[in-house]
Parts: sequence; C-alpha cells; structure tokens
Amino acid sequence: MIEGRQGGESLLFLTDEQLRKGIEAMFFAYRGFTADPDRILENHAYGRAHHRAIHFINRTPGTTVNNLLSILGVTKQSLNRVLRALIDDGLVESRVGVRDKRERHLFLTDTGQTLERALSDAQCARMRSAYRAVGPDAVVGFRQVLEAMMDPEARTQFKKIKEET
Amino acid sequence: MIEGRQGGESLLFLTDEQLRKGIEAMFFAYRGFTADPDRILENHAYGRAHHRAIHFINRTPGTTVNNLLSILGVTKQSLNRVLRALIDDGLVESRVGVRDKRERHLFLTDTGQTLERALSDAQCARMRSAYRAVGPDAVVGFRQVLEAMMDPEARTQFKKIKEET
DNA sequence: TTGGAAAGTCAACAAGGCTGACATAAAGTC
DNA sequence: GACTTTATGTCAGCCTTGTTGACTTTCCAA
Repeated sequence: MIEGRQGGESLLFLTDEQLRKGIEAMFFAYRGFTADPDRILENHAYGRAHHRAIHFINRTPGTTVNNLLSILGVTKQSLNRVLRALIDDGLVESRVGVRDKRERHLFLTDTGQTLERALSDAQCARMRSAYRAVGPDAVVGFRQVLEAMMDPEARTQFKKIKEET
Repeated sequence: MIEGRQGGESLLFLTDEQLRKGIEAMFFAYRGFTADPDRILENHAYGRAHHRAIHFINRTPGTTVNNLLSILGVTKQSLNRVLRALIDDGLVESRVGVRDKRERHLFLTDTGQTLERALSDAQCARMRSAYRAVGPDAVVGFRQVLEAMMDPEARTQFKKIKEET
C-alpha cells in the first residue's frame, strides 16, 4: 500500500503487459545501442568483445587482467584471445606490475585511444540524441531502472568505475 | 539542486562522463536482464536465440517466418536452425497458411507455453522488482530513453507489437 | 622454501551469427 | 500455360566469442 502511493489505482506500470513491453524495449534498444560501434569494428576486423575491452581499459587505465576479467565476466581464455589481438596490433600496452611483477597493467596506446574515440563518439552520439530527445528527468529514471536491474556485484562494479574522479 | 536545471540550463546530463556512465549502465543492466532466463535455458539445452523466438511467437501467435525474421533481425539460416529445434522438440507448431500456402504460421504448443511462462516469469520478476524499487515516474523515463535509442525501423516494430490489444 | 595467486597458452568444443548456393511449392503475371 | 517472384527450407562452410580442462611460468608471502 505504501508502495504505489496513488490510492488503489495504478500499479499499472507493473502489469504483465507493461513488463513485457519493457523486456522488448530492452531488446530493441540494446540492438540500437551496439549498432554504431559494430559498424566501425567491422572495418577493423574486431568484434564487440574487443570494444568492451577497449572501453574499460580506457575507463580505468592501468587496470590488471584479473580486474578486467571480473568486470567483463568472461573467462581468462576468452579475454586473452581478444587482448592478445589488441596488444599484437599495438592498440593496448601491457606493462609488468611494479609492486607485483605477476600483474600486468593495461593501457591504451595512442592508436588504441584513437579507435576508442571513434567508437565512443559513435555510441555517445546516439546516447546524446536519445537523452536530448527525452530530457533530464527521463534520463534520471532511465539510469535508476538500469541500476536496479543489475546483479548486486555488477552494481558494485558499476559504481566503482570512475567514482574516483 | 533541483536535479536537471541547476543554474544556467545545465545540460549536465549530456557530459561525456554522464554519457559513458549511461553506456556502462546499459552493459551491466543487459547482463542482469538476460541472466535469469539464461539459467533456465541451460537446463533445456537452449540459448538466447531460442528464447527470443519463443518470446515473439508468444507475443504474436500465428506470425509468419518472414515476419519473425524481420523482428529478430537475423538471417533465415540462423532462425531456421533455432526454429527447427523448437519444432522438433514440440514447443512450436508450424501451420501452413490458409490464404497463402507458402507461408508458415508459428504457434507455441502447450509445452512451448509452459517454457515461455517459466522464462518470462523469471525475467518479469527482475523487471518488476526494478520497477518497484524506483517508482512509476522513473519507469516512464526508462521507457522513453530506450525508445529513443532504437533504430527507426526497430521503433516501428516495437510499437506495432501488441498495440492491437 | 613452499603454497598459492596472477597470468599466459594450447586444444577442443558449442552457440549463434554470417554468406552462398540450391530446391521446392505456391502465387502472381503476361 | 509459361515464366517470374516470393516464402520457406536446407546444405556447407566460415567467423566470433563464449566455454572447459590441462599445464606452465613467474613471483609474492607465510
């Protein structure tokens, strides 16, 4: 009773139909969300996996492999394949840890940053135009729902990224 | 302090940092979004592709293969592999068209509906709890941003589904 | 000094995308 | 009636990106 405030009316946004529309909205929107970067990646013989690695290395430069692994939620074999390609192609630099020499700290090279820019420019452009179309209040709601949909560990990682800025 | 419009207009929600956080939120949220169904599908030796087919056949019973193809945005070879498995396993029924006998109309069988229920119950549960946690206004914003992020054709399809109810 | 953590690598496999080629049946057209 | 187009299905082969399992090297720390 406390929950939906408005008297007896309207938990309308919780009807089965509304929830299913939400599910479909996520599906279609995610396709749009990845469409622009995908087009760019094609020209570089890279895929979404490379994009994700590039994105998070850019966001937390110097991150270790293990840390990246837990953010991306894949196996090290999977990540390693992608990482090796990026390192071989000179987009990512892997520096041996100073304090702990077992660790590798990952950085984007200039070339890597250039690609990162191209990818994020494209993706941000769509985001920006969507944000602009709906206004700040909707954006706040958008972010709130997304955050509430995450697994708790993912939410923790999400909050951790760049909060140190 | 009033959220969006501090001082001179504040397009603060359009800063690079905000946009990147939005991108990351989509990434982490989508993982949560698919996590519950994925667990169920494992036990059935199905994947996300099967889930999507089941979902949209349930939403528009009697849909043709071609229509499903354009909703899912994959090739017929890809869809066919998935569809064949579902038909062979007795979850989907394919009926020859009455008006046009070239067409196949797709329906979920009782078994198919049972699995669909299990999948959507899991996914809706997460959706519902997220919606409930943030309230109706945030949900409206959420849906608005998602819709604005879609490609135009996807948006058209999105709106078409179930509007006839 | 030894156990265990971080990283890397090899091999094999599966899902689910893709392209290209080709087959069939039914509709539609001239 | 012959021809073309459409809807569907299927075979074969390829790619990306995920998985498991086994094994090595390096090196920190107790």
